[in-house]
Amino acid sequence: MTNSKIDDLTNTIASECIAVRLRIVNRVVSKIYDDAFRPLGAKISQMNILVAVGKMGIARPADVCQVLHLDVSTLSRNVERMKARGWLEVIPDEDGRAQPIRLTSTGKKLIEQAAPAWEMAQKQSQELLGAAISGQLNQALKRINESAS
Amino acid sequence: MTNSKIDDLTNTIASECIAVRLRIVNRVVSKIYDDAFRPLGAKISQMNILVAVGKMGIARPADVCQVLHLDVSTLSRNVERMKARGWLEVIPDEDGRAQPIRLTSTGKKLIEQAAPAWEMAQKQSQELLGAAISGQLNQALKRINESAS
DNA sequence: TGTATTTAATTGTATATACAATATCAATAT
DNA sequence: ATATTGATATTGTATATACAATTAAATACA
Repeated sequence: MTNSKIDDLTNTIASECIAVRLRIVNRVVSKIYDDAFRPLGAKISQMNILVAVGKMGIARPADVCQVLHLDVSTLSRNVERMKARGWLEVIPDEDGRAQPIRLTSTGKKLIEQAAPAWEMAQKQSQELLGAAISGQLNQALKRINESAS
Repeated sequence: MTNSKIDDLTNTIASECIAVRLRIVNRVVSKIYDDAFRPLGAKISQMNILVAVGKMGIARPADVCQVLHLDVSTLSRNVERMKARGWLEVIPDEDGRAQPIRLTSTGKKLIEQAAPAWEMAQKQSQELLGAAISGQLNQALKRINESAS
């Protein structure tokens, strides 16, 4: 008597699961960027938020979360750290609940300083994953954002 | 005078960065699986480890880490939790340093019980991301594992 | 106008993740 | 034989992440 049923199931999940494989690729790629940014004291997760806020100009947390598909509580803690580092600042708003944020000049400077590291990590990731990856990600994101309406 | 230089840089990174987009897709997909497994008290990160160990039979932590591209310290903490839940057990080894692990019968049962949830999440992810995603992930992983030799 | 509902964000708690440092044991060189 | 080096895993520390509960403020409504 064998365990073939559970073994088959295990092998199927291990080899076919989208999440398992996506998460591996995510860890590998995140590490490339984290290594590149380390001399600047920043992480890819923080650069994500920094450029998203930068693109928005004045950004309400909920809007940043919608773009990055982040939980608001996650963003709240990250913004806390990034305010402490002087990269982000809260600006007043008529709505007393809102806590809109924007880049400080230090935050902008960080993006500029990080540009060479980003380009290196970007190039390395493209070489690792192949030129097709960018289009594939855009396609995936397009579908995600269309379905999240 | 404008901020056009920093603005251009910010927009470039926000729209072209592989890591930003990959991390978004990863969060969205991980949530699909986490939601599916929640009634079982498991997370996709744990199922990753469970099926990897199941496939190996008797697994040394370092080997699991190589397959999943996980830091050994990360695995150590996860295994700790999963041992506490009775899903994994350590077996003795001649090498006093080694801590090889394997599935318990409870762990095997969990995989069986999780199968329907996995299939739902898998199907949902395929529908969301398109049929091409599986091949794309395999291609990426192939390149990653070839380069990590 | 006063209360209920909705909205925006934070706080409590738990897991996930990785780097640096440490502990333990094995293998090797002298 | 012993000291050094190397391998394996854990522990200390910090950040990232999300769900549930809470706080605070605006809006709806009766």
